Amino acid sequence: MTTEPEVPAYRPPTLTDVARLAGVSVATASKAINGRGEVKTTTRTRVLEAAELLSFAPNALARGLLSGRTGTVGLLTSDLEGRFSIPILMGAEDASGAGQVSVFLCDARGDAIREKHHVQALLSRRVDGLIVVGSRTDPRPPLAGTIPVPVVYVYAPSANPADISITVDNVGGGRLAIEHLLACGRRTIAHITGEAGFQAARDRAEGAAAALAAAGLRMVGDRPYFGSWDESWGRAAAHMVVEQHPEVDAIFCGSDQIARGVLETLRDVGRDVPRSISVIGFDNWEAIAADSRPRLTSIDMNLKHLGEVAGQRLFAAIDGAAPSSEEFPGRVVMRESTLPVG
Amino acid sequence: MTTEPEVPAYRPPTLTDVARLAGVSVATASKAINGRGEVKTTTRTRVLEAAELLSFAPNALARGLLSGRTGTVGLLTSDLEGRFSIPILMGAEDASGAGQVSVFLCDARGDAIREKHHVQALLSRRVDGLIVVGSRTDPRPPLAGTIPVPVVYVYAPSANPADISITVDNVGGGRLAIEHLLACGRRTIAHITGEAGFQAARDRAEGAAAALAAAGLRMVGDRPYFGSWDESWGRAAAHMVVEQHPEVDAIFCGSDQIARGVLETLRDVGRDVPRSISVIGFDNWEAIAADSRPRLTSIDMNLKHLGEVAGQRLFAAIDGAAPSSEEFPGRVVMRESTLPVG
DNA sequence: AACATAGCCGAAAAGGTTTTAGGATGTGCT
DNA sequence: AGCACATCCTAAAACCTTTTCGGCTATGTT
Repeated sequence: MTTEPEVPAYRPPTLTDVARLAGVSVATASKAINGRGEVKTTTRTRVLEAAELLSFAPNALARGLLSGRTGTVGLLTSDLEGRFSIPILMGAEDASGAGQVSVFLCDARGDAIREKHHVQALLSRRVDGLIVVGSRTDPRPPLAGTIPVPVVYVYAPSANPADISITVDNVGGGRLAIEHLLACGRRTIAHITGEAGFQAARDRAEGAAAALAAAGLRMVGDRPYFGSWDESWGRAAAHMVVEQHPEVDAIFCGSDQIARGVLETLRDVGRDVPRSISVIGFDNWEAIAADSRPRLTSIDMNLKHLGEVAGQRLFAAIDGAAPSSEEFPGRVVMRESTLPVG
Repeated sequence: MTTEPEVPAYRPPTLTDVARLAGVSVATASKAINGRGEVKTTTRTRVLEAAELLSFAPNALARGLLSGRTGTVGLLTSDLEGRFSIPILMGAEDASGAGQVSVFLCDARGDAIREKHHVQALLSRRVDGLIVVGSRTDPRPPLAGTIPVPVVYVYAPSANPADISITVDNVGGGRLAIEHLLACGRRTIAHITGEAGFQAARDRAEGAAAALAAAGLRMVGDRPYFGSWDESWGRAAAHMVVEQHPEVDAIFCGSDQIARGVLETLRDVGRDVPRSISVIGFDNWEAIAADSRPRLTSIDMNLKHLGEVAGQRLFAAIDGAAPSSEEFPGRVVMRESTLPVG
């Protein structure tokens, strides 16, 4: 019932159009535009002018069909809203650099079926490679089925060690946090963190314990306070810590949200941060850490860099490089919650 | 110097392979698989079995080259890290529904040059349409150059009213907030918000003023407290408000972060929220609003829904529908910071 | 003047799919 | 037996670009 759109279906200019306008063959036009083969300077400029005039843009589909390389990669994330995926995703996009590469974004919502579906779609679009971004650091099952292109796993490593995985060194992150507190002159340190079911929580706690042991110290309460990742657990746990161990002079928190809760409780009970007690968080989530009172020192995991490396590794693998995994350290971002004692 | 990869370059199965295996021509195979044209049931099943066996997936490049439809859209955002883009982006991705459509993600980083570049790349990939996501609600210049495909602007409308823009009703949002406070029995209401340079701040303030006027009331201090969008401004402004106008019984905040700061100050000065004074935020940013003490009532702008609508509009426009813009209301998400007086 | 050579350019094929138009086969009817 | 016709299938063209290889022109050489 609806009539055809009256616009005469704008047809993008093709190489043929350019060639005709320049008075050459398509072969010559192609070579002129791509700077390949032997073509006289005057003809080349004539072709380029024609292309410019028509605002010609080569059809990437045709090109990809012929060359087998599409210049596209698939970015498969499991939780877009998660704040871990986004910086990684940005880094990965940046890695494609001069814009030769475009990125297909897919969110599998943590659903294996949907993931399979997306992989299918990406493969039928002939992506040159895949980046798989996890939302937590626990190893994940590798992509189902045989994937004919390179795959790089970021943040969450693949359970298959033969795959390329780019991850964060959480053990090292825990160590960094403790070493910073020690450097600030603290000796009686508690660790309040998230769910023990998370590899990240266990790794950070392990690193913290190791750093304390290396200094001849033990964790306050002898073990981490595992709970949940949010502020309310931070508030509750901090109460427990200061009541059971009033001598505590520093708290290493497994997330910035926990740290916010801890800060609030410490203010409530009248402990001065950082003079009486230091607090360090984890993740360096700007919105949470940068505007608290006092502003929160935190461990930054350089997630964007992680994404960049993932992109670079993927492109290398596409070009035939051998697969290899890598783990990256974090860094301390110091703010006012951990001023040195002095 | 590097040797060729020894793997014999896995070649994905083509329709020709399927046809050969099934003992038919490629034309028949195509029709069998796509359920088009006349093909005997037995042949169809034979073809489908062959396709299954080879795990054949049609080459979307070839298909797109021929049909002119690629089943891809470009998603152009100006700030990936911004928390506004992400829900919209999720909604837009969801709108593509059964996975017929894949999404190219590009972040222009607010840079016009980069944006142009990305648009070029997307057009050369022959996307069927574009979604442009802004990071603030101020109108933005429409995409440069002539774009041969439909474009939908989300969150930030295009400055050209002829374009399709899907936006948030900030005036209505401001009104909603005030009406909620009034419904809770409050009458002496202040408005602390972000930079006046933001359309969003001005719109919300306008809606708030209108709702107050409709109730025969005026804003505390007679005008909004414009400042910045962060906690520290919320803290500072709240101090001013309670000192200059101790009779204040509610504060409408232009962002959840401001509201967090306001809550903190109110606790410091001993004002009980919500019994003595109500606080409502804006954005309903879970991480900020859902775990404060008391938990924060906020205006949710349904950004994900916005993205979904944008996607639907784009697909409609691709199918030839007439362009039309739309503005969406928010909703109150009630928590404990605005319990009714009683 | 005849020929070799270098420099440019064009014809054609390839890549995988869909669609159109026509061909082959078999069935039903006279 | 001959014809019309329906049914199913195939050949070929089209989409657009890149690359290879052969051919043409002009220049320089003997």
